[in-house]
Amino acid sequence: MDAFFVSVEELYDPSLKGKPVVVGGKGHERGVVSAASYAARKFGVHSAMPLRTAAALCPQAIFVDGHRDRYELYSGKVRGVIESFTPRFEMASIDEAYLDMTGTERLHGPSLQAAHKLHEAIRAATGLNNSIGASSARLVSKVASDQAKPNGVLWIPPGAEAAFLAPLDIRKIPGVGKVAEKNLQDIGIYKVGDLTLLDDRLLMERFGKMGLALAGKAKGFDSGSWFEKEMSNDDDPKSISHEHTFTEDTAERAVLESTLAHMSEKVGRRLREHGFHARTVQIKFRYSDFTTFTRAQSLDHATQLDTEIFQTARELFDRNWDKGRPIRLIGVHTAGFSETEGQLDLLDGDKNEKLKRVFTAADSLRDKFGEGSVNLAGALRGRFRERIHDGLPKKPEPS
DNA sequence: TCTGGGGTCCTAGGACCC
DNA sequence: TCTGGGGTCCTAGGACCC
Repeated sequence: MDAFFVSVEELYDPSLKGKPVVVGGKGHERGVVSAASYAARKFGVHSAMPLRTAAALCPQAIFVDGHRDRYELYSGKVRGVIESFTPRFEMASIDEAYLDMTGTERLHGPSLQAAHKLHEAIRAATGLNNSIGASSARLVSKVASDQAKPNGVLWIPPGAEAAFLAPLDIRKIPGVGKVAEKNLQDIGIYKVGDLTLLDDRLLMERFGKMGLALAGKAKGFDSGSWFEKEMSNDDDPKSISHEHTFTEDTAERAVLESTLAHMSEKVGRRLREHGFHARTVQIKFRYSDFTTFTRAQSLDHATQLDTEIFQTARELFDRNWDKGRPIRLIGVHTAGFSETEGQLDLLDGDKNEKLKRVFTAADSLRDKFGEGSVNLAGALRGRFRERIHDGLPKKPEPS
């Protein structure tokens, strides 16, 4: 989808159309650009850029908050169209999908025709611009769809893959970011085609596993099967985390601890939703100068209890925080999932069951009355706590 | 002009085991 | 006096993606 978040916002407020629009927050806030309209991009604004930078580059830009629920709604509509084209597809993200069109020729015609049909169908169902790349290989199609923007269709015929990629900047290859780009440029590689001239041994030595994958990509090969994920049913998350950047850096223990408690609750809740128990709890904290630390601890059993996550997180934080040094960001991360908690002795098992019931009850209270309705005692202590906006509609407080 | 939040995957060292 | 080889798990950090 083209400038997806911005385009969806335009559907809700047509007056935004054609104007420089930035989604992600207000121009003075701490945060980054989630999406920028094409009019804003003309000023050099792009996603991942600090909002304050965007405001400096384009003072007349209209800054709007993101609405995840809206994007999910429209993502669902797009998905509906895709489903009607082929059962073999994969949503790669909220605004990106791959379709395996093998065997649909009689229904949809050859690739390019099918691509145009899909393009029109998405446009008709959502009113949104989108771009489509069609080819024999997933990676090539993705790059082609980028090249087709805005609102275009691009077909790379079989055999033309490597020639299509060769003149493009190395950075266009998914997986090549700032760092890899710099490292490649240092050895004289600027275009995808330059890569194919290097031998695999050198790439492996200098860039490891990624180097080798890169060599394949440059030639337009796909690594692995097309629909690995779908086949292996592998869409369960491997980690669940929440983090928060303060509006102002803080060294106040009460604020930091209650935020940790709040993050722990959010993580615990999502673990219960998935029916997961986590063995490893990790915290992350960042000081004013942006130096960032993570500290992890694996438990002897797995847990989905807010209290246990919080206790572990608090200990980790206590042991590692340079007390008094202001903190910019703090977060709680869990991983190492299993379906059950594993071995607990009788006493712990009993306590565990009781707490589980407590938190499950808290979950349904939050469903009914909103996120703010129930808190860990630790979280409540934050009279000091700064308001964390959960992006959920305000609901009446329970009496 | 400072730099979000939620993820995945990779690397690398050390502990520990057989 | 010199200290194997293979494997797994844990931890920390970093690149990258949307």
